[in-house]
Amino acid sequence: MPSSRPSLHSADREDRLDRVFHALSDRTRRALLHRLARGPASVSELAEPFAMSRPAVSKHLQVLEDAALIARAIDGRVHRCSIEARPLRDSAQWLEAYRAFWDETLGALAAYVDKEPTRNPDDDD
Amino acid sequence: MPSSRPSLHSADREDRLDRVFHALSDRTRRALLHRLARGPASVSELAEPFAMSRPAVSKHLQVLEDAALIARAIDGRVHRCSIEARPLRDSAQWLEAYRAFWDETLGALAAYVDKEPTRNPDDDD
DNA sequence: GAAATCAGTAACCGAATGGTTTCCTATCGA
DNA sequence: TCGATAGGAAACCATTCGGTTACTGATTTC
Repeated sequence: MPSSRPSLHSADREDRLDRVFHALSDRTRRALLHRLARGPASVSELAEPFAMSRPAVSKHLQVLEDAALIARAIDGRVHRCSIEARPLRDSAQWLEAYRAFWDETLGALAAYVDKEPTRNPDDDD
Repeated sequence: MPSSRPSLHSADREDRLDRVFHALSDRTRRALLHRLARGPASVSELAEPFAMSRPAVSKHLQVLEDAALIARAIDGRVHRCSIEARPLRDSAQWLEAYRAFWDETLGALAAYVDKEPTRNPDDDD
């Protein structure tokens, strides 16, 4: 049986959207992405600026990884995380059609980078 | 005290992002937006295609409304819902800069419209 | 080999989610 | 006025979420 059918509009795609948007719905995870946008980092480096325990950050990274928004390369005992978003690209063309009412939503996405993460040291306001 | 300060990068903005992405993280709510993209509808009309109770849909609509993604006009006893996303627009310019890795995420957004909502009868794609 | 370090796992906790059913209010229409 | 209808509110339930502390495992380093 076809275990991985590339269906165009199935629950599979909804699952991915669930994961992506859920991943983005937390400011700590957005801050992690914000930081990773400047380059890869280890888990410790990522966790350091936040006022929460390492396991908490680790869980956030798992959520991001589950949404395929980041990837991790294990090098010895160091986990090097980096942004990973390529696999979704193909449908981006549709965005243009729906931009009429969606670009505001995307504007919201834009807004977050305009500000500091939850407890990021580089809040340059 | 300044109860509504228009800060450029404050927790206020993060709050809005939390709400928007959280609103988008549920497939029922995305399906509701999908349907509303074709024009306003009453709560009953919106609830009809879904295999869940009216109060459940009502709660979903509240979440969307709280995220400012929809608006509702009360006309007699009928609540007419419509897409409402204008207030966020201004930061959309940033998107272009970050598109390099973000358009895939947006592509994920795009993907959902390429398919049918959870139980939507009018999947005309 | 022993100790320190990077990171994940496990168990737990309180709060929020998504759903239900029941009930209430308000409006429309005979 | 009386009944039907649109929709929200309340109470409840199971699950998930975001966080903690404590422990384990693997790898580096001495």
